[in-house]
Amino acid sequence: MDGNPVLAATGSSASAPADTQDTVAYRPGYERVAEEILRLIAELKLQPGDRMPTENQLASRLGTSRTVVREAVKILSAIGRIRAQKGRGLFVANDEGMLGSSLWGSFFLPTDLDHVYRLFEFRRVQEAAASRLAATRATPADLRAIEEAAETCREGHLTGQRELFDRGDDEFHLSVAKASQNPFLVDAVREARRLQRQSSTIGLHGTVGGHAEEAVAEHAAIYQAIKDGDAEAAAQAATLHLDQTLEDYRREIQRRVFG
Amino acid sequence: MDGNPVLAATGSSASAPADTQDTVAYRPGYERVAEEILRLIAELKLQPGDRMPTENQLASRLGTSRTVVREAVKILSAIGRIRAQKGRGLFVANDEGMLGSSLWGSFFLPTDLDHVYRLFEFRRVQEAAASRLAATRATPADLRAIEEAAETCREGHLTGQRELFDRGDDEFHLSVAKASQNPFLVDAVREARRLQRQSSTIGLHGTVGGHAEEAVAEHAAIYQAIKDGDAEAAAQAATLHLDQTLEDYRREIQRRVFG
DNA sequence: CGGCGATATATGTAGGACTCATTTCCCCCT
DNA sequence: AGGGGGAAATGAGTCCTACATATATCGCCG
Repeated sequence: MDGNPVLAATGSSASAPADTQDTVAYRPGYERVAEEILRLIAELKLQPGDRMPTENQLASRLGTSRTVVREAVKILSAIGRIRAQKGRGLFVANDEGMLGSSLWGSFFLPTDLDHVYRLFEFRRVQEAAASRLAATRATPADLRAIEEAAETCREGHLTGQRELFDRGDDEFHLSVAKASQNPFLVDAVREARRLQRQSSTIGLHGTVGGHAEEAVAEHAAIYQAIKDGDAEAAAQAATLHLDQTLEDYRREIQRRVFG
Repeated sequence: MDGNPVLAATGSSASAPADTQDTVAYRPGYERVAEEILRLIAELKLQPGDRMPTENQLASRLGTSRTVVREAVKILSAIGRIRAQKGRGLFVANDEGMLGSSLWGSFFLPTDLDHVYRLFEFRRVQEAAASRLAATRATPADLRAIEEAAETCREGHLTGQRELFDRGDDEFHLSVAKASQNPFLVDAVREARRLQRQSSTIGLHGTVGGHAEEAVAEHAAIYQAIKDGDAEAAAQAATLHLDQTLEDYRREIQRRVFG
């Protein structure tokens, strides 16, 4: 099967590709190097989380330049095999957090309201699913984490500390996701929140001001349902919470547009 | 846990939780640039197969160096969004082109079964949601695309062309996701499939041999439900399909482990 | 003993120079 | 006039060098 380059008839709207079997297909060095790095990991029996050789070491060891090594590293980290941390080094990835690549939201124009709506829709799917699973899988530690986050959030609201509220909110949703015991859902939730934070013309979460009161109550409802092990109730509560948040977001938009 | 790019408290099993909320995880430029390139593609309304701006153009346009652009390009090509050809240029990838990039899959990663199971669970959530939405939103063009993909898949099965079957299968699921009109779900489905292809010790999709017959039928059921506009039926059909595929996967594992 | 700042190490970013695959196009030859 | 071939142009791939910035380590000083 021949690597990345070439392939695939396309067929659709093209006029005349007439794929002339360019079989030979040049194979770039960074691709070869990426494979060799994987081989090296296996050879050294490195475990997930272990440190890898530095970029310079890899370069001299594989007989190439740091540039090429870096490009290979980007490929491997994009497909979730290794992780790079500035100032620390390269690490073999633990299979959690692979979904990341953290560059979804391809078509995301920050200003497009329709896309904001789609993002909420996406969040609703993820968080409802996470809550549903959490209800049947949450460990005592998970429950404690969720409760604590909810409390942080509530405190932030009562004392008017917006910053604290936001942190609690973030923690709450992430904790619920974690309680689902599904690392992919955790990633999806995290990514969705990041995108929203990044995109919102409005502050951060849709949760601006007015909704805070209800948000605290809705968090409590979600927590209760999960604690009770009631999967459907948990899913419904999460869905409701997201819908309310969206509603609040809409109101805020209106307020800004008009007066 | 700790996502890809770093970030977020983690805690979990670490020795010293003490999560001092390292609030703003450092975010490397190449990652930002990768996103911007995707955004640019959408903005320019580039179609699969189209030429993209050159590396130098991207660099000056995004206000960065060619080095960074190249690293971003490697990421995007690793996850199958664009394609680079020496001496020619950069091109937007056609979605089916993803099957080429999985030559990395050969190097098995931990692949504990639990991980695979969680991935199926994730896919079930995404595809059920996508199907549900597609039932109420699919345009005539979407329906045509789905039907065509299903047909390709069926033909691949009948003629025993595994390669064709896989391509059809990929196209089918992507088409359904697109029909949901939610770009985030499309990305989620795409990512999930990519990961599965990459991780499976078994061939590519769980769909090896035995299940192919049923898979074709299940595709038809999903298509029919979407066409009828029956959201619940569509979601259920998708869920069933995923469950069956997982079951097939399990059987295949057993067969390999024992005899 | 504890905190704090210099230092060392690592990835991240910038930019220049050059190689090599591919395409284009013009000129020359038949 | 038409076709073939080779030079020039284009654009990704490779290498290098220098510097920025995040992180860890160690040792000095109180």
